[in-house]
Amino acid sequence: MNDNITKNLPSSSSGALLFSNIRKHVDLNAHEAELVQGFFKTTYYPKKSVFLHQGNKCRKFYFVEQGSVRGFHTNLEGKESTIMFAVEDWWITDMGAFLNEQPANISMETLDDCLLFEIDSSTMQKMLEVVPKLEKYYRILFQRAYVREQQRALDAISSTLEKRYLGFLEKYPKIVKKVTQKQIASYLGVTPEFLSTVKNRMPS
Amino acid sequence: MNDNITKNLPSSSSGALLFSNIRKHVDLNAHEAELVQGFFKTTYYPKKSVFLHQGNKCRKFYFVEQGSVRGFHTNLEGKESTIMFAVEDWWITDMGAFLNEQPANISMETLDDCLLFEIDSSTMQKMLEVVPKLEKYYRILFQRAYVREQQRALDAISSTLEKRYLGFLEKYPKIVKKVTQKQIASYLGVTPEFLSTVKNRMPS
DNA sequence: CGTCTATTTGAATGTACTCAAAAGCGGTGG
DNA sequence: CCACCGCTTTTGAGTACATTCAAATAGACG
Repeated sequence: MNDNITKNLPSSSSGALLFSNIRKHVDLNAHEAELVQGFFKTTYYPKKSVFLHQGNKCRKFYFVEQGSVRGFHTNLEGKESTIMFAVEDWWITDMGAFLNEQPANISMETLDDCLLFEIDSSTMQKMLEVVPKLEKYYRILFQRAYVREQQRALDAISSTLEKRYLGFLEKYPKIVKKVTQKQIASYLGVTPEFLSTVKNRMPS
Repeated sequence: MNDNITKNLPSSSSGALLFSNIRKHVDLNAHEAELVQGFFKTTYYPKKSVFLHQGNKCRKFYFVEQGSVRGFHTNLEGKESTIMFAVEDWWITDMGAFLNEQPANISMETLDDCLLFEIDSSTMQKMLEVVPKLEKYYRILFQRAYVREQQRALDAISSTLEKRYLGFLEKYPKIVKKVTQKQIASYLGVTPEFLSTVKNRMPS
């Protein structure tokens, strides 16, 4: 459980994805990039590590530099629902819990060996004050995240399971390679048995 | 259908809610407030106006200064699904379509007589350049919207209809007063008949 | 008061679930 | 390299949930 390693970001080698991601949306000069780098910690987690436990305070916002991650909720009867995935170049956390420093509604586990960049809430606020142009970066990020979730709500209500499954395969090919059908089923809100029968019933 | 009135914001009277909303998150001096005001148009729509039609380009981001609004999707079989509501002091649009200037996936109708502040995509970009501190405002806005939608996804997957219905009543009391049960049912993703039977089956 | 729509109620149907068992697949140790 | 183990996936039978369709009741509005 504790074979992960936390250290400061090496100033030259790592962080490639994070910075290219930020630079897609805002210009960062060398000085600003250096500043930003100082706010993050990078941590290695081996495959199948649970690095956030439902019920614990969620203190960090994670950027996946390497690997892939699954976020899932466990209800009172012990049934797991997958709420979100993240692959390389994605951000992930229980944002509601992170914002209010409250107990997480979900757990997070690595699906692969992972390199995660982590920042906690107060550090992030400081970072946004020091490098205000990041406000734009995160504005765009959350705007898109909101769009994705809204689309998900629409699909869940108005589309068939078959279409939603095909949509998932198409939208998240990288994720598909990493996860089990059981996990996809729980993301779509059905049982693995039912997803299986629907798949076999599909034309193709 | 065309009895709505578009005009520039009167510089003193209106916009009270919009500006107090912005000022909850960022400081705006008088000059900035005036600038911002210039970017918005205010339009009056009587009750039951459809001011955005599914399939048409979605050009505007709306702030509800007065009244209330429903956004709904109509599928191929003609079945309506309510995707979102907005009451006074809320923003609303088909954000995916707005961002990419694409055909809307949803229609919007007023549930009340409404006063809406409207801004189009390119004007909004200009506004964000002229008053960059609004980036922070919208960052916070979308961050929260994302949290709400994520919670909705979690509830839809892992909670019972009864709990979701009670949660809706609790979270959105203002909306509850304005909408029919049929619309709440379609927001929760069930038929009005089934919501009715579940309600009667409830303890209380 | 009459009309239109929302809500309730009920019966019949279909969709998705649970439970159980078999088959497939990957990883581990001998 | 093979055999076994644990987990995922498939398949099927029975059940519960949610829908459709239809009809009765209740409310809202002109």
